[in-house]
Amino acid sequence: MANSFTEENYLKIIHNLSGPEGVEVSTNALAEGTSTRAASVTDMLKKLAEKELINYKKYQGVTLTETGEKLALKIIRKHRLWEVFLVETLGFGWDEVHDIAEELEHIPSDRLVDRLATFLGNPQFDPHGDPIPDAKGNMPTADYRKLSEVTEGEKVVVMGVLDHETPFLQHLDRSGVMLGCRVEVKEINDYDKSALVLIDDVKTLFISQEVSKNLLVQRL
Amino acid sequence: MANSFTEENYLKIIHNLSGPEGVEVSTNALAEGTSTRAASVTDMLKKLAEKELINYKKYQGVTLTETGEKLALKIIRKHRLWEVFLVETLGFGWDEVHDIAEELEHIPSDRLVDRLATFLGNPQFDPHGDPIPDAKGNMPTADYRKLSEVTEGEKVVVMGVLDHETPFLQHLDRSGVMLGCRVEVKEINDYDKSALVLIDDVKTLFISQEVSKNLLVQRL
DNA sequence: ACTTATTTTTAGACTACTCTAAACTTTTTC
DNA sequence: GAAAAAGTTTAGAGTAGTCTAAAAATAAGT
Repeated sequence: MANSFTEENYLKIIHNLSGPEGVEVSTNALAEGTSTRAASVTDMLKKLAEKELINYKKYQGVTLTETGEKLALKIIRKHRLWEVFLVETLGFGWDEVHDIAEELEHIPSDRLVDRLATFLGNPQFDPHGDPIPDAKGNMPTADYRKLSEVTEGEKVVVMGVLDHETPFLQHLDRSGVMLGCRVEVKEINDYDKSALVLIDDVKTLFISQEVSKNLLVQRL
Repeated sequence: MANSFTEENYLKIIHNLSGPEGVEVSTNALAEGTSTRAASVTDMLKKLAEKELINYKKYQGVTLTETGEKLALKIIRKHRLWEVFLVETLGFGWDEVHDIAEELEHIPSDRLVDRLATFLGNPQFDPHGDPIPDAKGNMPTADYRKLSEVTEGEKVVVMGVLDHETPFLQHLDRSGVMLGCRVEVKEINDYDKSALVLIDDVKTLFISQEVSKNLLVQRL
Protein backbone atom coordinates (compact mmCIF):
# COMPACT_ATOMS: atom_id res chain seq x y z
CA MET A 1 0.00 0.00 0.00
CA ALA A 2 3.04 2.26 0.00
CA ASN A 3 3.14 4.95 -2.65
CA SER A 4 5.85 5.05 -5.26
CA PHE A 5 8.00 7.99 -6.24
CA THR A 6 5.96 8.25 -9.44
CA GLU A 7 2.59 8.17 -7.70
CA GLU A 8 3.72 10.88 -5.31
CA ASN A 9 4.76 13.03 -8.22
CA TYR A 10 1.38 12.68 -9.86
CA LEU A 11 -0.40 13.70 -6.66
CA LYS A 12 1.84 16.72 -6.20
CA ILE A 13 1.38 17.84 -9.79
CA ILE A 14 -2.39 17.31 -9.70
CA HIS A 15 -2.48 19.46 -6.57
CA ASN A 16 -0.41 22.21 -8.17
CA LEU A 17 -2.39 22.26 -11.42
CA SER A 18 -5.65 22.00 -9.54
CA GLY A 19 -5.19 25.38 -7.88
CA PRO A 20 -6.73 26.57 -4.61
CA GLU A 21 -10.29 25.78 -5.79
CA GLY A 22 -9.40 22.20 -6.67
CA VAL A 23 -10.61 22.31 -10.28
CA GLU A 24 -10.41 19.30 -12.57
CA VAL A 25 -7.01 18.67 -14.12
CA SER A 26 -6.86 17.42 -17.71
CA THR A 27 -4.88 14.45 -18.95
CA ASN A 28 -2.88 16.62 -21.31
CA ALA A 29 -1.95 19.07 -18.57
CA LEU A 30 -0.67 16.15 -16.53
CA ALA A 31 1.24 14.76 -19.48
CA GLU A 32 2.94 18.13 -19.79
CA GLY A 33 3.57 18.34 -16.03
CA THR A 34 5.00 14.84 -15.72
CA SER A 35 6.93 14.97 -19.01
CA THR A 36 5.19 11.84 -20.24
CA ARG A 37 2.59 11.06 -22.89
CA ALA A 38 -1.15 11.31 -22.39
CA ALA A 39 -1.49 7.55 -22.73
CA SER A 40 0.87 6.97 -19.82
CA VAL A 41 -1.08 9.46 -17.74
CA THR A 42 -4.33 7.61 -18.37
CA ASP A 43 -2.74 4.39 -17.09
CA MET A 44 -1.52 6.07 -13.93
CA LEU A 45 -4.86 7.78 -13.33
CA LYS A 46 -6.57 4.39 -13.34
CA LYS A 47 -4.10 3.19 -10.76
CA LEU A 48 -4.52 6.23 -8.53
CA ALA A 49 -8.31 6.02 -8.85
CA GLU A 50 -8.10 2.35 -7.85
CA LYS A 51 -6.29 3.44 -4.69
CA GLU A 52 -8.93 6.13 -4.12
CA LEU A 53 -6.41 8.93 -4.18
CA ILE A 54 -8.14 10.74 -7.04
CA ASN A 55 -11.66 11.19 -8.42
CA TYR A 56 -11.49 10.07 -12.00
CA LYS A 57 -14.16 9.71 -14.64
CA LYS A 58 -13.09 9.04 -18.21
CA TYR A 59 -12.65 12.16 -20.34
CA GLN A 60 -13.64 14.36 -17.38
CA GLY A 61 -10.30 15.20 -15.80
CA VAL A 62 -9.30 14.46 -12.21
CA THR A 63 -9.41 15.96 -8.75
CA LEU A 64 -7.78 14.74 -5.55
CA THR A 65 -9.78 12.85 -2.95
CA GLU A 66 -9.34 13.88 0.66
CA THR A 67 -6.71 11.17 1.15
CA GLY A 68 -4.97 12.21 -2.05
CA GLU A 69 -4.98 15.84 -0.99
CA LYS A 70 -3.43 14.98 2.37
CA LEU A 71 -0.70 13.00 0.69
CA ALA A 72 -0.03 15.76 -1.82
CA LEU A 73 0.30 18.29 0.98
CA LYS A 74 2.78 16.02 2.73
CA ILE A 75 4.97 15.91 -0.36
CA ILE A 76 4.70 19.67 -0.83
CA ARG A 77 5.56 20.23 2.83
CA LYS A 78 8.65 18.09 2.43
CA HIS A 79 9.67 19.79 -0.80
CA ARG A 80 9.43 23.26 0.66
CA LEU A 81 11.10 22.41 3.96
CA TRP A 82 14.04 20.91 2.10
CA GLU A 83 14.26 24.04 -0.01
CA VAL A 84 14.51 26.13 3.14
CA PHE A 85 17.20 23.79 4.43
CA LEU A 86 19.19 23.99 1.22
CA VAL A 87 19.10 27.77 1.13
CA GLU A 88 19.23 28.67 4.83
CA THR A 89 21.44 25.92 6.18
CA LEU A 90 23.62 24.90 3.27
CA GLY A 91 23.83 28.27 1.54
CA PHE A 92 22.48 27.35 -1.88
CA GLY A 93 21.03 30.06 -4.13
CA TRP A 94 17.24 30.05 -4.57
CA ASP A 95 17.79 29.27 -8.23
CA GLU A 96 19.64 26.02 -7.47
CA VAL A 97 17.38 24.15 -5.09
CA HIS A 98 14.31 23.10 -7.02
CA ASP A 99 15.70 19.96 -8.64
CA ILE A 100 17.42 18.73 -5.49
CA ALA A 101 14.28 19.26 -3.42
CA GLU A 102 12.38 17.34 -6.09
CA GLU A 103 14.42 14.30 -5.05
CA LEU A 104 14.47 14.92 -1.31
CA GLU A 105 10.69 15.31 -1.15
CA HIS A 106 10.28 11.57 -1.67
CA ILE A 107 12.30 10.49 1.36
CA PRO A 108 9.60 8.80 3.42
CA SER A 109 10.26 9.24 7.16
CA ASP A 110 7.72 11.39 9.02
CA ARG A 111 10.10 11.75 11.93
CA LEU A 112 12.67 13.18 9.56
CA VAL A 113 10.31 15.86 8.27
CA ASP A 114 9.19 16.84 11.74
CA ARG A 115 12.73 17.12 13.06
CA LEU A 116 13.79 19.03 9.98
CA ALA A 117 10.92 21.48 10.46
CA THR A 118 11.84 21.94 14.11
CA PHE A 119 15.50 22.46 13.27
CA LEU A 120 14.56 25.12 10.71
CA GLY A 121 12.25 26.84 13.21
CA ASN A 122 8.99 25.76 11.55
CA PRO A 123 9.21 28.17 8.64
CA GLN A 124 5.94 29.32 7.07
CA PHE A 125 7.31 30.08 3.60
CA ASP A 126 9.98 28.60 1.40
CA PRO A 127 12.76 30.56 -0.39
CA HIS A 128 10.39 31.29 -3.30
CA GLY A 129 7.65 32.60 -1.03
CA ASP A 130 5.48 29.48 -1.30
CA PRO A 131 3.55 28.62 1.86
CA ILE A 132 4.63 25.50 3.77
CA PRO A 133 1.75 23.36 5.09
CA ASP A 134 2.13 22.28 8.72
CA ALA A 135 2.18 18.63 9.79
CA LYS A 136 -1.63 18.52 9.70
CA GLY A 137 -1.78 19.96 6.19
CA ASN A 138 -2.84 23.51 7.06
CA MET A 139 -1.46 26.08 4.64
CA PRO A 140 -0.47 29.50 5.94
CA THR A 141 -2.68 31.89 3.99
CA ALA A 142 -1.23 34.73 2.00
CA ASP A 143 -3.15 36.53 -0.70
CA TYR A 144 -0.60 37.95 -3.02
CA ARG A 145 -1.17 39.70 -6.32
CA LYS A 146 0.91 39.43 -9.44
CA LEU A 147 3.09 42.45 -10.10
CA SER A 148 1.43 42.60 -13.52
CA GLU A 149 -1.84 43.53 -11.80
CA VAL A 150 -0.39 46.44 -9.86
CA THR A 151 -1.33 49.93 -11.07
CA GLU A 152 0.95 52.90 -11.68
CA GLY A 153 2.09 54.65 -8.55
CA GLU A 154 1.60 51.73 -6.15
CA LYS A 155 4.33 50.61 -3.77
CA VAL A 156 4.57 46.88 -3.08
CA VAL A 157 6.89 44.25 -1.60
CA VAL A 158 8.04 41.13 -3.47
CA MET A 159 6.70 38.09 -1.60
CA GLY A 160 7.10 35.21 -4.01
CA VAL A 161 7.52 33.89 -7.53
CA LEU A 162 5.32 31.75 -9.76
CA ASP A 163 8.08 30.44 -12.02
CA HIS A 164 10.56 28.32 -10.07
CA GLU A 165 12.91 27.55 -12.93
CA THR A 166 16.57 28.45 -12.72
CA PRO A 167 16.68 30.85 -15.71
CA PHE A 168 13.88 33.03 -14.35
CA LEU A 169 15.38 33.19 -10.86
CA GLN A 170 18.82 33.97 -12.23
CA HIS A 171 17.29 36.74 -14.29
CA LEU A 172 15.83 38.20 -11.10
CA ASP A 173 19.20 37.87 -9.36
CA ARG A 174 20.89 39.78 -12.16
CA SER A 175 18.20 42.46 -11.94
CA GLY A 176 18.69 42.75 -8.19
CA VAL A 177 15.15 41.60 -7.45
CA MET A 178 14.74 39.31 -4.46
CA LEU A 179 12.19 38.36 -1.84
CA GLY A 180 11.38 41.26 0.46
CA CYS A 181 12.52 44.04 -1.80
CA ARG A 182 10.27 47.06 -2.28
CA VAL A 183 8.97 47.87 -5.75
CA GLU A 184 7.41 51.17 -6.78
CA VAL A 185 5.64 51.05 -10.12
CA LYS A 186 6.50 54.30 -11.86
CA GLU A 187 5.02 53.73 -15.26
CA ILE A 188 3.35 51.02 -17.29
CA ASN A 189 3.97 50.93 -21.01
CA ASP A 190 0.66 50.70 -22.91
CA TYR A 191 2.13 48.86 -25.85
CA ASP A 192 3.81 45.82 -24.25
CA LYS A 193 2.68 46.22 -20.61
CA SER A 194 6.30 46.41 -19.49
CA ALA A 195 6.80 48.41 -16.29
CA LEU A 196 9.32 50.99 -15.19
CA VAL A 197 9.95 50.31 -11.51
CA LEU A 198 12.06 51.61 -8.66
CA ILE A 199 13.64 48.86 -6.52
CA ASP A 200 14.33 49.61 -2.84
CA ASP A 201 14.27 53.34 -3.63
CA VAL A 202 17.63 53.14 -5.36
CA LYS A 203 17.59 51.21 -8.60
CA THR A 204 15.37 51.92 -11.60
CA LEU A 205 14.70 49.24 -14.20
CA PHE A 206 12.27 47.90 -16.78
CA ILE A 207 10.37 44.73 -16.06
CA SER A 208 8.67 42.92 -18.95
CA GLN A 209 5.14 41.62 -18.50
CA GLU A 210 6.59 38.14 -18.89
CA VAL A 211 8.46 38.74 -15.66
CA SER A 212 5.87 40.76 -13.76
CA LYS A 213 3.30 38.01 -14.32
CA ASN A 214 5.54 35.69 -12.35
CA LEU A 215 6.23 37.99 -9.42
CA LEU A 216 3.95 37.89 -6.37
CA VAL A 217 3.68 41.07 -4.36
CA GLN A 218 1.85 42.56 -1.40
CA ARG A 219 0.78 46.18 -0.73
CA LEU A 220 2.90 48.36 1.59
CA MET B 1 24.60 6.40 -18.52
CA ALA B 2 23.25 7.48 -15.13
CA ASN B 3 23.17 4.87 -12.41
CA SER B 4 19.95 3.73 -10.85
CA PHE B 5 19.15 3.46 -7.18
CA THR B 6 19.44 -0.32 -7.52
CA GLU B 7 22.79 -0.25 -9.27
CA GLU B 8 24.18 2.05 -6.63
CA ASN B 9 23.02 -0.33 -3.93
CA TYR B 10 24.78 -3.23 -5.57
CA LEU B 11 28.04 -1.28 -5.79
CA LYS B 12 27.84 -0.24 -2.16
CA ILE B 13 27.10 -3.77 -0.99
CA ILE B 14 29.84 -5.28 -3.15
CA HIS B 15 32.25 -2.81 -1.61
CA ASN B 16 31.15 -3.64 1.93
CA LEU B 17 31.26 -7.40 1.44
CA SER B 18 34.52 -7.14 -0.44
CA GLY B 19 36.38 -5.85 2.60
CA PRO B 20 39.56 -3.76 2.65
CA GLU B 21 41.46 -6.27 0.49
CA GLY B 22 38.78 -6.26 -2.21
CA VAL B 23 38.18 -10.01 -2.28
CA GLU B 24 35.67 -11.61 -4.66
CA VAL B 25 32.05 -11.43 -3.55
CA SER B 26 29.79 -14.40 -4.23
CA THR B 27 26.40 -14.27 -5.89
CA ASN B 28 24.74 -15.75 -2.81
CA ALA B 29 26.32 -13.19 -0.49
CA LEU B 30 24.94 -10.46 -2.72
CA ALA B 31 21.51 -12.08 -2.81
CA GLU B 32 21.55 -12.01 0.98
CA GLY B 33 22.83 -8.42 1.06
CA THR B 34 20.30 -7.09 -1.43
CA SER B 35 17.41 -9.19 -0.12
CA THR B 36 16.81 -10.68 -3.56
CA ARG B 37 17.32 -14.08 -5.14
CA ALA B 38 20.56 -15.31 -6.65
CA ALA B 39 19.00 -15.31 -10.11
CA SER B 40 18.22 -11.61 -9.86
CA VAL B 41 21.77 -10.92 -8.73
CA THR B 42 23.20 -12.68 -11.76
CA ASP B 43 21.10 -10.48 -14.05
CA MET B 44 22.31 -7.33 -12.34
CA LEU B 45 25.93 -8.47 -12.37
CA LYS B 46 25.75 -8.83 -16.15
CA LYS B 47 24.45 -5.30 -16.37
CA LEU B 48 27.12 -3.86 -14.08
CA ALA B 49 29.84 -5.78 -15.92
CA GLU B 50 28.52 -4.39 -19.19
CA LYS B 51 28.97 -0.91 -17.74
CA GLU B 52 32.48 -1.88 -16.59
CA LEU B 53 31.71 -1.15 -12.97
CA ILE B 54 32.61 -4.67 -11.82
CA ASN B 55 34.93 -7.49 -12.86
CA TYR B 56 32.71 -10.46 -13.42
CA LYS B 57 33.45 -13.93 -14.68
CA LYS B 58 30.74 -16.55 -14.45
CA TYR B 59 30.86 -18.62 -11.27
CA GLN B 60 33.92 -16.69 -10.04
CA GLY B 61 32.38 -13.95 -7.93
CA VAL B 62 32.84 -10.22 -8.51
CA THR B 63 35.14 -7.37 -7.57
CA LEU B 64 34.74 -3.66 -8.28
CA THR B 65 36.63 -2.02 -11.10
CA GLU B 66 38.35 1.27 -10.36
CA THR B 67 35.32 3.18 -11.66
CA GLY B 68 33.00 0.98 -9.61
CA GLU B 69 35.08 1.49 -6.49
CA LYS B 70 34.97 5.26 -6.94
CA LEU B 71 31.24 5.19 -7.31
CA ALA B 72 30.83 2.93 -4.28
CA LEU B 73 32.92 5.29 -2.17
CA LYS B 74 30.77 8.19 -3.29
CA ILE B 75 27.63 6.43 -2.08
CA ILE B 76 29.29 5.45 1.19
CA ARG B 77 30.48 9.03 1.68
CA LYS B 78 26.95 10.27 1.18
CA HIS B 79 25.47 7.66 3.48
CA ARG B 80 27.86 8.46 6.33
CA LEU B 81 27.62 12.23 5.94
CA TRP B 82 23.83 12.03 6.10
CA GLU B 83 24.12 9.90 9.24
CA VAL B 84 26.24 12.58 10.85
CA PHE B 85 23.67 15.17 9.82
CA LEU B 86 20.79 13.18 11.23
CA VAL B 87 22.50 12.62 14.58
CA GLU B 88 24.42 15.87 15.03
CA THR B 89 22.07 18.36 13.41
CA LEU B 90 18.63 16.84 13.78
CA GLY B 91 19.20 15.02 17.06
CA PHE B 92 18.34 11.46 16.01
CA GLY B 93 19.68 8.54 18.02
CA TRP B 94 22.44 6.49 16.38
CA ASP B 95 20.06 3.56 16.32
CA GLU B 96 17.51 5.41 14.15
CA VAL B 97 19.50 6.74 11.25
CA HIS B 98 20.58 3.80 9.15
CA ASP B 99 17.40 3.32 7.14
CA ILE B 100 16.89 7.02 6.48
CA ALA B 101 20.50 7.42 5.34
CA GLU B 102 19.94 4.42 3.08
CA GLU B 103 17.48 6.59 1.16
CA LEU B 104 19.36 9.87 1.33
CA GLU B 105 22.55 8.31 -0.01
CA HIS B 106 21.00 8.08 -3.47
CA ILE B 107 20.28 11.80 -3.87
CA PRO B 108 22.52 12.63 -6.78
CA SER B 109 23.88 16.19 -6.49
CA ASP B 110 27.64 16.47 -5.91
CA ARG B 111 27.24 20.06 -4.84
CA LEU B 112 24.81 18.94 -2.18
CA VAL B 113 27.27 16.45 -0.70
CA ASP B 114 30.11 18.94 -0.69
CA ARG B 115 28.04 21.62 0.99
CA LEU B 116 26.69 19.15 3.48
CA ALA B 117 30.23 18.03 4.35
CA THR B 118 31.33 21.65 4.78
CA PHE B 119 28.32 22.45 6.94
CA LEU B 120 29.11 19.46 9.17
CA GLY B 121 32.78 20.46 9.43
CA ASN B 122 34.12 17.70 7.19
CA PRO B 123 33.72 14.93 9.74
CA GLN B 124 36.08 11.96 9.48
CA PHE B 125 33.84 9.39 11.14
CA ASP B 126 30.12 8.77 11.25
CA PRO B 127 28.02 8.17 14.40
CA HIS B 128 28.91 4.47 14.32
CA GLY B 129 32.63 5.12 14.04
CA ASP B 130 32.84 4.29 10.34
CA PRO B 131 35.36 6.34 8.36
CA ILE B 132 33.98 8.86 5.85
CA PRO B 133 35.84 9.02 2.53
CA ASP B 134 36.69 12.54 1.35
CA ALA B 135 35.50 13.92 -2.00
CA LYS B 136 38.39 12.16 -3.78
CA GLY B 137 37.58 8.82 -2.20
CA ASN B 138 40.36 8.73 0.42
CA MET B 139 39.35 6.90 3.58
CA PRO B 140 40.67 8.11 6.92
CA THR B 141 42.58 5.13 8.29
CA ALA B 142 41.84 3.68 11.67
CA ASP B 143 42.96 0.23 12.70
CA TYR B 144 40.58 -0.86 15.35
CA ARG B 145 40.35 -4.26 17.00
CA LYS B 146 37.24 -6.09 18.01
CA LEU B 147 36.57 -6.07 21.74
CA SER B 148 36.41 -9.85 21.49
CA GLU B 149 40.14 -9.87 20.67
CA VAL B 150 41.15 -7.82 23.71
CA THR B 151 42.91 -9.72 26.53
CA GLU B 152 42.16 -9.60 30.24
CA GLY B 153 43.43 -6.51 31.99
CA GLU B 154 43.55 -4.25 28.91
CA LYS B 155 41.97 -0.82 28.88
CA VAL B 156 40.46 0.33 25.59
CA VAL B 157 38.13 2.96 24.12
CA VAL B 158 35.04 2.17 22.05
CA MET B 159 35.56 3.58 18.56
CA GLY B 160 32.90 1.93 16.42
CA VAL B 161 30.45 -0.88 15.81
CA LEU B 162 30.24 -3.57 13.15
CA ASP B 163 26.52 -4.23 13.45
CA HIS B 164 24.47 -1.16 12.47
CA GLU B 165 21.05 -2.60 13.12
CA THR B 166 18.68 -0.90 15.53
CA PRO B 167 18.34 -3.80 18.03
CA PHE B 168 22.09 -4.05 18.59
CA LEU B 169 22.53 -0.30 19.01
CA GLN B 170 19.58 -0.11 21.37
CA HIS B 171 21.10 -2.93 23.39
CA LEU B 172 24.29 -0.88 23.72
CA ASP B 173 22.28 2.18 24.73
CA ARG B 174 20.57 0.20 27.46
CA SER B 175 23.95 -1.08 28.66
CA GLY B 176 25.34 2.45 28.74
CA VAL B 177 27.93 1.68 26.07
CA MET B 178 28.56 4.40 23.51
CA LEU B 179 31.28 5.74 21.25
CA GLY B 180 34.20 7.11 23.22
CA CYS B 181 33.55 5.28 26.46
CA ARG B 182 36.43 3.52 28.21
CA VAL B 183 36.28 -0.22 28.72
CA GLU B 184 38.51 -2.19 31.08
CA VAL B 185 38.37 -5.94 30.51
CA LYS B 186 38.38 -7.48 33.98
CA GLU B 187 37.79 -11.11 33.17
CA ILE B 188 37.00 -13.34 30.21
CA ASN B 189 34.86 -16.37 30.81
CA ASP B 190 36.52 -19.48 29.34
CA TYR B 191 33.26 -21.25 28.65
CA ASP B 192 31.31 -18.75 26.52
CA LYS B 193 33.96 -16.02 26.01
CA SER B 194 31.71 -13.47 27.67
CA ALA B 195 33.59 -10.62 29.33
CA LEU B 196 33.24 -8.85 32.62
CA VAL B 197 34.06 -5.21 31.90
CA LEU B 198 34.24 -1.89 33.72
CA ILE B 199 32.74 1.02 31.75
CA ASP B 200 34.15 4.51 32.33
CA ASP B 201 35.52 3.36 35.72
CA VAL B 202 32.04 3.33 37.20
CA LYS B 203 29.78 0.63 35.80
CA THR B 204 30.51 -3.09 35.77
CA LEU B 205 28.69 -5.40 33.35
CA PHE B 206 28.85 -8.62 31.37
CA ILE B 207 29.26 -8.46 27.62
CA SER B 208 28.54 -11.56 25.56
CA GLN B 209 30.92 -12.57 22.79
CA GLU B 210 28.06 -11.89 20.37
CA VAL B 211 28.28 -8.25 21.40
CA SER B 212 32.05 -7.92 21.85
CA LYS B 213 32.59 -9.24 18.32
CA ASN B 214 30.65 -6.23 17.05
CA LEU B 215 32.44 -3.58 19.10
CA LEU B 216 35.51 -1.86 17.66
CA VAL B 217 38.02 -0.54 20.17
CA GLN B 218 41.42 1.12 20.38
CA ARG B 219 44.14 0.87 23.04
CA LEU B 220 44.48 3.66 25.60
C1' DA C 1 38.20 -39.84 -8.69
C1' DC C 2 33.52 -40.15 -8.70
C1' DT C 3 29.30 -39.13 -6.71
C1' DT C 4 26.69 -35.80 -3.99
C1' DA C 5 25.76 -31.29 -2.38
C1' DT C 6 26.07 -26.54 -3.09
C1' DT C 7 26.30 -22.58 -5.79
C1' DT C 8 25.39 -20.13 -9.89
C1' DT C 9 23.36 -19.34 -14.27
C1' DT C 10 19.66 -19.72 -17.84
C1' DA C 11 14.86 -19.68 -19.36
C1' DG C 12 10.55 -17.87 -19.08
C1' DA C 13 7.36 -15.05 -16.72
C1' DC C 14 5.44 -11.00 -13.86
C1' DT C 15 4.91 -5.86 -12.18
C1' DA C 16 5.48 -0.94 -12.67
C1' DC C 17 5.99 2.46 -15.78
C1' DT C 18 6.71 4.00 -20.22
C1' DC C 19 5.89 4.37 -25.39
C1' DT C 20 3.46 4.61 -30.37
C1' DA C 21 -0.42 4.01 -33.17
C1' DA C 22 -5.10 3.63 -33.61
C1' DA C 23 -9.79 4.21 -31.84
C1' DC C 24 -12.97 6.75 -29.47
C1' DT C 25 -15.15 11.23 -26.99
C1' DT C 26 -15.75 15.83 -26.48
C1' DT C 27 -15.37 20.43 -28.10
C1' DT C 28 -15.17 23.77 -31.62
C1' DT C 29 -16.36 25.79 -35.90
C1' DC C 30 -19.00 27.09 -39.62
C1' DG D 1 -26.15 20.45 -36.11
C1' DA D 2 -22.84 18.06 -38.99
C1' DA D 3 -17.82 17.99 -39.89
C1' DA D 4 -13.31 18.96 -38.31
C1' DA D 5 -10.19 19.55 -34.57
C1' DA D 6 -8.61 18.62 -30.18
C1' DG D 7 -8.31 15.74 -26.34
C1' DT D 8 -8.45 11.13 -24.25
C1' DT D 9 -8.44 6.24 -23.94
C1' DT D 10 -7.37 1.46 -25.60
C1' DA D 11 -4.29 -1.97 -27.60
C1' DG D 12 -0.02 -3.80 -27.97
C1' DA D 13 4.69 -3.54 -26.98
C1' DG D 14 9.33 -2.30 -24.55
C1' DT D 15 12.68 -1.68 -20.33
C1' DA D 16 14.24 -2.35 -15.53
C1' DG D 17 14.11 -5.20 -11.97
C1' DT D 18 12.25 -9.01 -9.81
C1' DC D 19 10.66 -14.00 -9.37
C1' DT D 20 10.44 -19.58 -9.78
C1' DA D 21 11.93 -23.72 -11.75
C1' DA D 22 15.28 -26.17 -14.03
C1' DA D 23 19.93 -26.74 -15.97
C1' DA D 24 24.88 -26.23 -15.52
C1' DA D 25 29.19 -25.57 -13.03
C1' DT D 26 31.96 -25.80 -8.97
C1' DA D 27 33.11 -27.64 -4.43
C1' DA D 28 33.01 -31.35 -0.96
C1' DG D 29 32.99 -36.10 0.91
C1' DT D 30 34.42 -40.46 1.03
